[in-house]
Amino acid sequence: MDAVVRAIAEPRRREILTLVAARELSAGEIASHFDVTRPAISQHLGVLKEAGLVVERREGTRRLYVARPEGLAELRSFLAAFWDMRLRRLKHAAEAEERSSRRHAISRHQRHRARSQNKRKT
Amino acid sequence: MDAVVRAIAEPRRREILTLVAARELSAGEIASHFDVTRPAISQHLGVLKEAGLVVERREGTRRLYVARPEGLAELRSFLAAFWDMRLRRLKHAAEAEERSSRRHAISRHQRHRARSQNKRKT
DNA sequence: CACTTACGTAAGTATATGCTAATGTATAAG
DNA sequence: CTTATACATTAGCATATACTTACGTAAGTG
Repeated sequence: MDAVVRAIAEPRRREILTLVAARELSAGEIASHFDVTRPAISQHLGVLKEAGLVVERREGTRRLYVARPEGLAELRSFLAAFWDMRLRRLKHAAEAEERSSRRHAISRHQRHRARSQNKRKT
Repeated sequence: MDAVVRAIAEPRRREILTLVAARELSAGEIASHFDVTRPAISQHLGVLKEAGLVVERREGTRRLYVARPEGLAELRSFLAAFWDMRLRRLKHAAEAEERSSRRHAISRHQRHRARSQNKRKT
């Protein structure tokens, strides 16, 4: 997954992905959308391909690229898991809140106490 | 979104996120999970906070951090849009395939021809 | 065969980034 | 007020990375 995240961390690579998301494009056609040199785009395409986010197909002297969204699956589930954890936490907090207010209705910011006493000093 | 993607591009920051996904932790508690110095973690927390992926709360001399998954919303929809585009493309390809095979059943790799003739040489 | 087209690859460079060590700061305790 | 705690912030450095220029290469064309 690391390669995937690093790949989409670069804005230009995200742009390239949107370009080849719906249709196949040659390296030159992709490069013509940017104001950097073609070797730069070629390197970006290499990164995307290495990350499994695009696939390359050769046709004559041209190389056609198209997105491979399955490459994003792992990242998507990482983010989804994150989202779910938030829900669980909210549920948990709500339940704790309920228990707390049922007992003494006050002292809600006094829960965090007596922590981390045993820390060896470096 | 750029800040978000750059933030999660760093493996250690993703670990931090998973640590504070379910529960609030102090900067020191977070740092104790890693073998780098605390300032390094402090800087990572700054990046995550700047990207809107965690929120900070002060309690005495401690600073408590917890994840803020809503910060991932935009990235998630970017990835979702990408996924949908794949489906549309597959559907499109399938329809084209059908039309093509209905007409002459052969010549399926001869569609790509006569392209990009007008490119000024630099 | 030479020549063109459409690319990738390599080398060098400037900037971004993650780290450490040193220093600064706010809160609590004596 | 002095000291301790739990942090952040700064300065400096080493590595990673995105770029350009120059060169290499495979497929098509005469």
